[in-house]
Amino acid sequence: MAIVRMARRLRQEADTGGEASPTLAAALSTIERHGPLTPSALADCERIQRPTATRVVARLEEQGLVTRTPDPSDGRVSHVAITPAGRTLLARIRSRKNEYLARRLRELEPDELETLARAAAIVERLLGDRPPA
Amino acid sequence: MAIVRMARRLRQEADTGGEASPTLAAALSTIERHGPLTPSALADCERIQRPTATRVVARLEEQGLVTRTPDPSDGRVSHVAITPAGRTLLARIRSRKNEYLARRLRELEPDELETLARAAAIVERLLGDRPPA
DNA sequence: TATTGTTATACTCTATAACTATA
DNA sequence: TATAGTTATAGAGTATAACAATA
Repeated sequence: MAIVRMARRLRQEADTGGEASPTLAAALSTIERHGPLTPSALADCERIQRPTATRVVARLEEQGLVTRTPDPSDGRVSHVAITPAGRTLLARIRSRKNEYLARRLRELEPDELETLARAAAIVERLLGDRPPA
Repeated sequence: MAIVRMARRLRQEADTGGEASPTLAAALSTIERHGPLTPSALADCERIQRPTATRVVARLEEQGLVTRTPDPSDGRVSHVAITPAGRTLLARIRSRKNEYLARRLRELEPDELETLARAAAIVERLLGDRPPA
């Protein structure tokens, strides 16, 4: 439930802060990390459905954060890549220009930050692995 | 971003599992913990707006998880309390009938569970405190 | 026929603004 | 006039189902 409440809070802050929404930021981060990828690959990485990936990519493209290039050999496929503007935005988010998070995290003890970092890694691992059939 | 992705995953699981959504579960949990409270108080606790609280309470009431009783001395106010059915549902969620979470958590080492528990407490504390002006 | 991507549709969660009833 | 609550409206995020184009 802490996860649910925190996710809600982050969305609210992104709203008022004018930043990209957490959903778009997470997708953009995946596109940066995994290099140019197809909408389907993005869907797999982010654990969203393909139609959702279509919309997310469309939004990112509108804002100039990604570009799409058609695959030369397969007419169905396109490749989505991050733009310099996209990288700049991600860097800004990460370097704590996100005032809300920065303020709150500054209140924590170093060992508490450490705990959060470890927890994030554990959660990412849980999400990354396929659930046992 | 781990928080955003995990929140999404939890919602998807609640969908397919037929459980109450994470939002409703979190609200119900607050109602249980803080005793009967008014919709406004719920809004404050959950950091949602009052109209959102109205809808959440309406949904919970439909499902028989809470009841509302009018305040005897102030005609504007009502008090929302958890029902036995509501308690049962919460207990079921907590006692790991939530198959997805249970399965994934069983894969973790004890010290990893410990880390997650501590992280949850830290996040709740961050959310509970007023942000510094 | 199978796959990639898109469009159509619908539902949840959430917000803001406007309204009602009570104090 | 101020407060508690609701209704109206809107937008983000997400899903499933149906479709198009390509392989």
